[in-house]
Order: sequence, then structure tokens, then C-alpha cells
Amino acid sequence: MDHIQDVLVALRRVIRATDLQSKHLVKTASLTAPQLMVMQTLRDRGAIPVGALADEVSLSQATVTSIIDRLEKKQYVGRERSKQDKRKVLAFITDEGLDKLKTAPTLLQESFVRQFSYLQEWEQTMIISALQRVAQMMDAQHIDASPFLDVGALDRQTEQRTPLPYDDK
Amino acid sequence: MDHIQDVLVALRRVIRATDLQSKHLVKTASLTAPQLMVMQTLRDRGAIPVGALADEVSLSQATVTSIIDRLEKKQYVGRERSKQDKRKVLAFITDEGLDKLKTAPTLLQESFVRQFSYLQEWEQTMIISALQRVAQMMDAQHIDASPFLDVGALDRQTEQRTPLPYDDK
DNA sequence: CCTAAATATTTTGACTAGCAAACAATCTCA
DNA sequence: TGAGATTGTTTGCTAGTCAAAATATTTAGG
Repeated sequence: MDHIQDVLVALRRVIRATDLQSKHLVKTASLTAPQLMVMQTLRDRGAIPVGALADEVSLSQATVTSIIDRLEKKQYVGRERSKQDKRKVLAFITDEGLDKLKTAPTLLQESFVRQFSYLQEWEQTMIISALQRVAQMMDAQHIDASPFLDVGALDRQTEQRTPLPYDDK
Repeated sequence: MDHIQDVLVALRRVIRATDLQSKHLVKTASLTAPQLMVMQTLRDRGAIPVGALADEVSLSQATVTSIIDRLEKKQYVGRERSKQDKRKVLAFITDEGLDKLKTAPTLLQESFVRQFSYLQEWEQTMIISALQRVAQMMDAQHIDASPFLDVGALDRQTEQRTPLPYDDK
């Protein structure tokens, strides 16, 4: 009957688990969740300006600046002023950073991925479509709460990556 | 074929959405995610000692102390030394806190809940069981990573609430 | 060409979250 | 009664987070 309660409880458990996971990450890899996010983004997008990076990870520019500060100190990322537009600072991931990404975060997903791969094909498909449905509804929720009119909102509900490197012109 | 990628992407989207949601919470309700967690726990469990509370929310005692400090300043929770064992400090939620809980966090889930309720019965069931499956696998992951042998681990994989009030003897 | 507005980043200031270690109060049990 | 265990708070440190101010650069008008 009261499916709503069930779905909220399940969701809370998922959130809780990711929370603990992120805590575990800090301990084992000495990387925080936002630091990891930034590094992954830089790996996928190449050298991009701090502002674009901030948009990607949904943090303020100031916050990203401070995260980059720390990652730079650890040599996992670097900074370079754009030659085309000297206001821009391009952030990029270093070889050390790539190395780190290869080891650290995989560990975390390992067990989950393994268990998932043991599931039947139909179960995998079911879970994926359910998760996508949930994500979509949660995205929409976020858009609902948005203070301004956002015409492109509906388009964005489906996953849309832009794997092209940032065009620094 | 590569369902693993799909499930990780979907999961990341869900996590991302909850992240944005939590940020939205801070802005609209001036409550942070951990503060909300603490208040919800106190609502569900009644007056419990700080240590028990810390266990529930998986934070250190010291951290919970500081969160309670802030919530107490806002009058959302209170403290009371246990009469039975004067080492213990019982935290409880105030009427103001209950009020706050009634308004603030519901708003956030509103849109999601509404959309969910529009789904077909079978879809709801499917989503719930998928989410439970995922939560279970993620819990197990956490248990895998646990540094010590934990005999009770398997029992705990199914949701088990203890709605009984804390027995302060 | 020069200046005002727009753009991009960093700095500053002020919180919150987190934890470990030290400390204080209280309880337990021999 | 007194030593060790339990429970909470305090202290000291790191990180995340943002808004607002400061800085540097580019662009658009005149």
C-alpha cells in the first residue's frame, strides 16, 4: 500500500551507504569526495577553465579554487593560464593524478560491481532502468525547485554528456 | 552489454541529485543534511544519549556534540542529564524542532513523491525492489571493507528499525 | 584609442562538518 | 574505597562551502 514510505526508506539507505562509502574513501585514499569528483571531471574533460569545472561539479567557483589549491599541492592537478584569454585559468589532471584515480576509487566500487555482475541479465536491466527513473524524477525535483524559468529543463532530463574537449578559443 | 557502466552512471546521477537536494535544503530551511539527520533520529527514537545518537547516524561523538550545540542554539533540540546515569546526556527534539521537521524537509521530497505516486503500481514495486537491491549491495560493500570481523553483518542487511524508545536504566 | 561594462579567477571572512586526543565527570566492581 | 571503564565535552586541526570584495583581462561603445 504505502509504497511511498518504502521508496523513501530505500532511498535513504542508498544515500546512507554512499555517505559511508565516501567516508571510507577519505580514510583509504586520502581523497575527499569533492576532490575525487573534480579529478574525475578533469580526466574526462581535459584541461578546462575553473569556471566550467565549477559548473560541471555544481560548486561555486570559489570552492573549486580551494579544492584545486589542495589538489595542486598534492600534485594531482595543475593550473595553466589560457593563452587565448588570460583571464582564464585552465585546470588539468597530472599523470600522478591519473595514477591515483586508477587505484583509489576503483577499490570502492569493486565489491558493488562484482555483486552486480553476478545478477541475472534481466535483474541488471531492471535495476538500471529503475535507477534511471529515480534519477530522472530527482532531477526534475531539482528543476522544480529552481527559482528561475528554465526552458531547456526537459531536454536535460536525459543524460547528456559532452565528451568533447573544452574549446579554449 | 556493458551494464556496469550504465548502473554506475545512473547511480552517480542519483547521488548527484541527492547532493543538490541537500544543498537546496541548506538554503531553504537553513538546516544542513547532518543536522536534519540528527533531528529525524531524535524524532523517531525519543530522548537518547549522545553516544547512541552518534551510533545511529554514524558520526563520532565529538561531531554529534557540535551538531547538537548548534541545534540547541536554534532551540530545535534540548539536552538533559540522565538521572539514572549522570554520565549520560539525553538529547531530545523540542516542539519547535518538530515543527521545523514538518515543514522544511517535506518540501524537498514533495515533487519526487508526487511523481512517484503517479507511476503505475507495478512500476512502483519494481523501483522499490531495485532500490532495495542496490542498497543491500552497497551495505554489503561497506561490510566488506570493514576492518574487523563482524558476525552480525548478515542479519543487518535487511532493514531493522528499533522503534522502541531508548531504555535509560 | 580610451573607458566603462562584462567576464574569470582568487582572496577574504565566516560557518559547518569531521575526527582524534586530552580531559572531566560518573559509574562499577573487586 | 579506589582503579579502571564509560560517557560527554573541549581542543586543535583539516576540509568544504559560499557570498562579497578584490584583481586582472577582455570587449564594446563612443
